Amino acid sequence: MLISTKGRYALRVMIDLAEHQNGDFIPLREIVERQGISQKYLEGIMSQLSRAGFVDGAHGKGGGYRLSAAPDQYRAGDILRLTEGSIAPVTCLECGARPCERADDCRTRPMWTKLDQLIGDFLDSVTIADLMESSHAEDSIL
Amino acid sequence: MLISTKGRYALRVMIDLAEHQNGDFIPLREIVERQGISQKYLEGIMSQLSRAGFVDGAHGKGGGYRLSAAPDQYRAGDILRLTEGSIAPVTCLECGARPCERADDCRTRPMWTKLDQLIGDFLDSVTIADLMESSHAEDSIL
DNA sequence: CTATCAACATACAAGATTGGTAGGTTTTTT
DNA sequence: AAAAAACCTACCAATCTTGTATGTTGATAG
Repeated sequence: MLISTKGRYALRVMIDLAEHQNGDFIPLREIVERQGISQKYLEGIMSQLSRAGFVDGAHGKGGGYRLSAAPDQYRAGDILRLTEGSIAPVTCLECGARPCERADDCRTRPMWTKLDQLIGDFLDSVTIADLMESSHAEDSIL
Repeated sequence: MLISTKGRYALRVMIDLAEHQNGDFIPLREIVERQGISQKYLEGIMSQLSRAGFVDGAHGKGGGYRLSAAPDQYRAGDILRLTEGSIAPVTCLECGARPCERADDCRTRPMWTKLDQLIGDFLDSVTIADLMESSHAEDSIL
C-alpha cells in the first residue's frame, strides 16, 4: 500500500471543503458527519494541512476551515506528499534517503525511478477540482 | 512505500539467477555473497518463489535454485504481486478487500483505479530480461 | 466577563507490518 | 556416515497505522 488513510482522508477533506465552500469557515464537525471519519484523527491531519497553508483555520464560534486557494490550484500529489511524507514506491527513492551504496550497478533502480516518475506525474496531473462532484468533463483525465 | 525489501530482494534474486544461469543449480550462499542480503531472510522469500513455481529448488550438494523459465517470461509485476501480496496503491483496491460502502459516490476512487492500472501495467511491461545487465537496447522501456 | 465553540497540542495504545534472527528438519550427493 | 543445501517454524525488535484521551488556546456571543 502506497497511500494510507491519512493521505486519503486529507484528499477527501479537501474535496469536501471545495464542494461546500461559500466563503465561510466550515467546522470540522460538519465534515466529519458527511465523511464518516474520526474527528480526533482528522484534527491531526487538519493541523498539518493548516501549517502547510493548504487551508485556513479559524478558532471559536463561526470558526472552522476553508481552502486558501481555488480547487484547481491543489495537486493531489502535493497533498499526498505532505500527509504521507513521501509517495516514493521504494524507500531508496525517498527524499532524504541515504544513497544506496549499490545504486551504481543496481539493475532495478532505473525501473523504480521510472515508476516513481509515473506515479508522481499522474498524481500531480490531478487537481482537487478534477475530483469534485461537479467535474464531469468529457476530456477528464480520470 | 509500495514495495518493501521482500519484493525488491525477490527481483534481485531472480535477476541474479538469470545473469548466472548455466543449467546448474545455484546455491543461495552464492547469491547472498553477491547481493549482500541476509541468507536466513532470503530463505523465506525463495521458499515462496519455489512454491509458486518461479524457480526450481534442489536439495543437497550440487543443489540450489535456478529459473524454471526464460528471463523474458517473468514479469516484474507478477513477482511483486506474489511476494508483496498486493501492489495496489490503496487498501480499498486490494484483491479480496471488502468493498467500501462509500465506493459508489467516492470522489477519489476513479483516481485510485487509474493509478492502480498505471502501476500494474508498467510493472507488467518489465521482464527479468529487461533488468539484466546484458539488456541495453536502444528502445529500452527503462 | 463568562460560557461556548472550535482549532490546536500532546500523550498513549492496540494491532499490523517490516526486516530480520534462531534453531532445527529433510533431502540429496559424496 | 558426513556434508551440503533447501525447507520449516517460531520468535523478536522496531516502526507504522489508525486511531483515543485529555487537555489548552483563541475567538465569539450574551
